[in-house]
Amino acid sequence: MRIGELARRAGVSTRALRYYEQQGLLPARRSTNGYREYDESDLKLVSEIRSLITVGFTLEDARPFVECLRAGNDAGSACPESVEVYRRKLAEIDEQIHTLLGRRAEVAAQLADACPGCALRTGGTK
Amino acid sequence: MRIGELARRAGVSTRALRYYEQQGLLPARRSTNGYREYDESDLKLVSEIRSLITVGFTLEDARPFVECLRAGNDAGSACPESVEVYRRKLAEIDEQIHTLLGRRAEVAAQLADACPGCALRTGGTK
DNA sequence: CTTGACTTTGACGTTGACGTCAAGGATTAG
DNA sequence: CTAATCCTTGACGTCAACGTCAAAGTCAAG
Repeated sequence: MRIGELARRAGVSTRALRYYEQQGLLPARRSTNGYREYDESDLKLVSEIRSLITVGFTLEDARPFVECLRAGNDAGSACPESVEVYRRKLAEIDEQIHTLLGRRAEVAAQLADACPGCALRTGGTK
Repeated sequence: MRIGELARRAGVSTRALRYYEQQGLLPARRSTNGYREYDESDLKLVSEIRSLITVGFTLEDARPFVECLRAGNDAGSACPESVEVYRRKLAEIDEQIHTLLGRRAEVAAQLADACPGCALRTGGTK
């Protein structure tokens, strides 16, 4: 299939697909007229990328998963490099949550200080 | 005082101060030679901005606080517009935390699936 | 007078993941 | 045949909050 069909089936833009190729995540064969040619395995690659992006991974984070799939594995997470990214991401997320909880406490304290009683609701209190 | 001294005392770069001015957050008087001239109240403005930035506010978020100070109030949070920003930010943070908790769960599940037993090292699901 | 430290404005670079033209070639439908 | 649709490669725009560099003006000290 060509880029337009893959884009539709994967639910992304053609621009995104070309960008993935540029980043080395989605190599494409070319037909004689120069058009990119894809198959079902490419759809699987794109799906993997999108699902990872959805949970907050960057394209770089997705790279090991994609390479794992291209190496013939059934799942992108079947390789130790992918698992390592999972662990790193988990730690990252935990840190972000920690940071946000700290901020939340600070902002809530400031709000309580500036307007006692305001913190309990949003919208109606003056 | 001139921009260099204010920058040192506030712990920011001169570039940041000029940027704040450009954004209308830190108007500056000019001495005859064209140099920006600041006083203690400006230091207070910058301190307010920095402390808000530190807890994750954008410069736009900081605007009401700065205007509140410039209006003569003792604290930037003394005005209703500032309080409103506090509330909005609190809701934003709560949403972000919620999102991150969801992602954490998903990533942890994927990790557990890809490598049973791996999740225990990074804290698990407490 | 000449460093040298400080200031000015202006303008491009950074980061990620694309969006949005622009100009032109290829293919297909009618 | 033309029009419509697809494809190609550039290349600039986006968003935040500045960093970094450049060319030039200002001022106190030696």
